[in-house]
Parts: sequence; C-alpha cells; structure tokens
Amino acid sequence: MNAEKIPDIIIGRLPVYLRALQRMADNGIKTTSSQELGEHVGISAAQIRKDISQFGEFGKQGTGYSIAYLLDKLREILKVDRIWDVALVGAGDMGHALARYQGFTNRGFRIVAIFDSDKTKVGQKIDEFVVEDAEKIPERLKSAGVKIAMLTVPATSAQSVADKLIQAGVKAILNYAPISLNVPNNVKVQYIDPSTHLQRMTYYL
Amino acid sequence: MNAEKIPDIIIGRLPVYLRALQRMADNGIKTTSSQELGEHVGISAAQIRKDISQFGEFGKQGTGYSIAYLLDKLREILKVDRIWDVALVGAGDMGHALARYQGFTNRGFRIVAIFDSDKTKVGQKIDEFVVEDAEKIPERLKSAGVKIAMLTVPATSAQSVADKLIQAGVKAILNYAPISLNVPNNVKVQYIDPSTHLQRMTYYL
DNA sequence: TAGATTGTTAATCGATTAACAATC
DNA sequence: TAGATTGTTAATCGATTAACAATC
Repeated sequence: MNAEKIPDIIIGRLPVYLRALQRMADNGIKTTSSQELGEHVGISAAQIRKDISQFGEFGKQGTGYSIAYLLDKLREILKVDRIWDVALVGAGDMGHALARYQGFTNRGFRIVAIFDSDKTKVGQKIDEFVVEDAEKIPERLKSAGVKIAMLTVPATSAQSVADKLIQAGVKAILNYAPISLNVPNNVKVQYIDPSTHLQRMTYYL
Repeated sequence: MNAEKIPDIIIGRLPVYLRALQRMADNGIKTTSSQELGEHVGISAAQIRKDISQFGEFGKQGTGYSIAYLLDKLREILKVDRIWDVALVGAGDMGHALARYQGFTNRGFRIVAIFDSDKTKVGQKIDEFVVEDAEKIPERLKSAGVKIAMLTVPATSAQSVADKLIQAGVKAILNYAPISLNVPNNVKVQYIDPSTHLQRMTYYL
C-alpha cells in the first residue's frame, strides 16, 4: 500500500475499471489481464497496470488479475464497499428519472430523501419517496449524516442550494444544473450537463 | 488562427467557458477578464488565456474580452453556431427526461427523433414526439443526416444499438448506459453514468 | 500617462509510454 | 521448463504555471 497522494486523474479512472470488471464478473469471467481490461475500457495496458499498482500488488505474473479480488480492492479503495446515503434536490423530470434509476443499487449508493423548494411539489410521491420541503435540508441531512447530494434544480437556484447543502455537511455534489458551482476545496463536485457533453464532440464533426 | 492540432483537453474546457460566458451575457455583463472568468469556472487565468489564444487573439490588453465577441468565436470553434439534429434511443425514464429537457435550446441541439426497441413503447407520445421503432434507425438517420445520438438504453443492448447508430452515420454518442462502448476512432463518445460520477468522489470522503 | 490585462515564452510539473527483470 | 504477464523504472511526451514584454 502506498501512502503518497494519488492523482485525481487516476481516481477518476478507477470507477471505469470497476464497472468493466463488474460486467466481466457478471458474465462469469474469473480472471483478466491489463491487456484485456484495457481493450474493454479503451486505455493502454501499461496505464492500467500503473494505476492499479499505486494501491498494491493485486495481480500475478503470468496469469493477470483475479476479477473478484480486484473488484474487492477497488471497491475498498473507492470506499464503495459500503452503501452511501444520497440526497436528491430537485423533483423535476431529471429528479424523477434519478429517483427511479435502478443503477445505484450494487454500486454503493441509495437515495434517502428528495427535496424541492416548490411548495406544490412538496408532499408529492415519487415511487416510495415523498418530496420534502427544501427548507428542511439542514435538519434532515445533518441528523442523518448525509455526505452526498445530487442537484437537479434550475441553474438560477443551483448555487444557493449548493451552499445550503454544504452548510448541512454535504461533501460531494453531483451537479446536473448547467452552471459551475463555487465550493470550498474540501467539497467535491462532478458535473453532468448534456449540452456541455455534446459540445465536447461537435468540434470533431 | 492556428492550424495545429488542438488537444482534446482544451476542447473539453471550451464548453465550460461558453456556458459561463453565456451566463454573464444573460446578466448583462459586457466584458470580462481571464482572471474573472477563471474565478467563475475554477480554472487559472493563465490557462484560460492559453486555451483561448490557441484559436486567435480575441482579447484586448488592458480591458480583457468582449463577452459577445468571445461567445461568437467559441460557438464557431465548437461548431455550435448552428443547430444539430440529435436522435434519442431509449424511451425509459432517462429518455423521457431528456426528451423534455429545455437545456438543449440555445446551446446548439434539438432532438428530432426518439427510438425504442420495445414494441409496446413504439407509437407512444412523449410531448410532441412519437416513439419510433429502433429498427427504423438506419433509414431515418441516414436520410436525415443525423450525426449525433443520445443513448439511454440498458447496458445489455447499448453496444449493439451503438453499432447500429454508427452504421447509420452517427459520429458522436452521448452514452447514458453504464458500459464502455467500443467504437471506431472517427466516432466520439461521451459518458454520463451517475454511479461512476459519484464513485469519483467517495474516495475523498 | 498610468494601470490593467493580454498573448506568448520558458520553466516546471505531471502523466503516459516503452521496456524489461522478476516471477507465476 | 516455456510462455505469459505483472510491477516498476527510465524516457518521452504533454499540460500547466509563472513571468513579462507588448499594448490597449
């Protein structure tokens, strides 16, 4: 195990490896190599070996990596060997889609509360959830110790909602609002903005 | 103007600048500096100047950048000074949310068709759209010259649908399915997978 | 003119690749 | 043993930062 600081760019690739390995495991494959994994995820074998070796010696010369073992290790490293409670703020179309999304299960997350500031939405049911008043964010999240939130509110209110989440102890925000958030550097943000992602490809067309 | 190859990493930042500048323009601001823009997007002033200067001299010493002018230039560079037709494949919850998403307008995109392979969904209406049979992808997209698609199908069918899209002439795919796609290198893919994005943050918690 | 800010160069820093000894 | 593949080192490549002359 290595105590040095691991670059963000490596941490960013681990979930991709994890996803590919999970898929191989689901297909009954027991073992893989950096070569094979690299072909699946579109990354060089050398880089995969280098990335993984930051955290220990998880492979065997001659045979590669045990998928089950590497999965365990990656989950441990990424701290998704547990289930994180996630708050969702914004009960619009995107919020609904996330509330119903099946893809959080088995990947370390579960939504525990949905908030909206629109009083006409408060009390509405989304599957088994009841939309709560956004004003209750501080009390609800602090007491529950929720550290992760997903933000699906309009751009105009995203910053103020983010501020409130951070005040409530949230340290990781998955932001669907099309705006850059200003946060202290002990808070992580990931951005999902379909238009921005599309605009990253049109240059090449 | 510079004819050298521009690194992907720079192209990836331009939509973020574009989004921030658009926001400033909406707020009636006429001029900005690399310093100010950098504070908005969390990137150093030096890097912003370097990125922008790859494409020309768009600023003025002493006063910075005209926001309207820089917006024009960035839209031109990214080729979003036009409206791209986009196909959506997968009429589940996420597909519905994207179909109704207002954030494509004014950012260079419009959805022109929605497909699903589930025959019970074919013919259903989503707002003004009618879900079409996925088998019609080749004929519909080729004749319309659609180059961009968004993929919101299950992981199990994502690769085969991607193959079909590519055969139909699609060159850019925004993939919401939680799987790495194998595509020829003249086809671009961007990935949106909420669990993967969340897993990029838990390491730091 | 004085102050501000660009565009660009050179220096630094960091990431990727290639190569191979070690070893399963 | 022979073949395969890791983990790691050194070399290469690329990106970021600092600094400043140019100039609005």
